[in-house]
Amino acid sequence: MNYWLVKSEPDDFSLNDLKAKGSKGEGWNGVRNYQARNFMRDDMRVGDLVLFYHSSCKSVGVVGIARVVRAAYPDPTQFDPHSAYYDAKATNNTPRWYQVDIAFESKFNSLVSLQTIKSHPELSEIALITRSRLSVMPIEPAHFHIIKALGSMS
DNA sequence: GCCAACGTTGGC
DNA sequence: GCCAACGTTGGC
Repeated sequence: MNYWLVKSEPDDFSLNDLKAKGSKGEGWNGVRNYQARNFMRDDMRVGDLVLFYHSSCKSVGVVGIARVVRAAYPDPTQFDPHSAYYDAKATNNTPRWYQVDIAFESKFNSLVSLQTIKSHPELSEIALITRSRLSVMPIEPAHFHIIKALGSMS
């Protein structure tokens, strides 16, 4: 099993929004970064756990956990001329962008803030900190569990 | 709203 | 293939 972290702007799509989607979850569409795409397309498996991070908002940090419920398939928004994510260079035979489906798993008792992660000696070098502007990234199991434990404190 | 980081595009 | 220009992300 692999562990991941995804970023989302809660004004756009929050963990509560994901929870409202139920067990079928939501297609994680709109990722237009090759490295993030490759992680989803090549390495994400059904059952993998995903830290859900809220970015560009008042309280930035990890708010809970999601689960991969469908492995990678072509992101349909790339074919839709009316979508903000439309890509004229993508065709049905040669899709460029992929998505997975993720579903709500749990919400933390307390936010694990970016500041907390930065100041934690074992977490300060994770990809969230060292790789700016990457919205889908792997996380070491040990780091996943530290963040989960921090979020479980009340 | 500012701006640093940095991935992508396109001219050459 | 280089690299300047440009656009986006995302913290503050």
